[in-house]
Amino acid sequence: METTRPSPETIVAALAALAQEHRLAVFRALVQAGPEGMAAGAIAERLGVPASSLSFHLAQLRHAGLITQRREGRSLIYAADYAAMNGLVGYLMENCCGGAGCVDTLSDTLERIAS
Amino acid sequence: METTRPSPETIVAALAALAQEHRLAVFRALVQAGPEGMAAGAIAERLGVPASSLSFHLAQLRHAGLITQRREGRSLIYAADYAAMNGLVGYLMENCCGGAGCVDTLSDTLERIAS
DNA sequence: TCCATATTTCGAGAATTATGGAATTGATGC
DNA sequence: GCATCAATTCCATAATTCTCGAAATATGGA
Repeated sequence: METTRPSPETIVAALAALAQEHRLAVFRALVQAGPEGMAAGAIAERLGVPASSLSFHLAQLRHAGLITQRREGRSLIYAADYAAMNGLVGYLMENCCGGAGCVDTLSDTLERIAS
Repeated sequence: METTRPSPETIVAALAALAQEHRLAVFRALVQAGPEGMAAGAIAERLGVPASSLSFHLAQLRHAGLITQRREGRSLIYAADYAAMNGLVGYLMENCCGGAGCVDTLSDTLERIAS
């Protein structure tokens, strides 16, 4: 049940993947969409990004391991990889959050999400 | 006591700042160093990065609001801005973590940090 | 097989980011 | 004022990333 810890290279790749307006928007949309995911076309329409540009960004997110792809008929369906995201957030909490002080703040945030 | 929520632009800027090998290393070192911070020279030596390159990266981190700068004699001391980092991690937890599933995982992580 | 749909890959140009040596700024002590 | 130390800014170059139209690929139905 224990997942292996992400390396700094993995982390940098994930951060870089999310560090772009369109890609952050794509990822947020996919998280909202849930495990069902969304077809590439639906994402493109929702964000108003040309298909070929979107395809480029989806490839980046996929390469970073943040999203998965499956085919359904003619459509390619993308979905957020929650485990990868948990790995990223976990890394930031452990390595970049400054210990005790952050625990309280982030606990509050988790409570708010849960309720 | 409530801090204002970061906008997506702020988030993208912070992610971009951390999405680089040297800068992630710098930030990690500053988190380890604590509120005291570290002088630019000490960071450069520790990471083995030329002064002018490091200066460039420090400016990026500072511009993204992730670190602070203060002068102490001839040295410029940099320190991690924990509040900014909490803002980033909080945003990711709230917008990019897929709800219930992540709460458990991240709660475990917080417990591990606290102990 | 032929056509329409969904999406990707190709390719070329624009824009941004990273690198590091040399010159510059700011602070300290004599 | 001058020498020294700490760090930044400047500059040119290299490398990477972003954009999007056009062409190519994959799927499903008539």
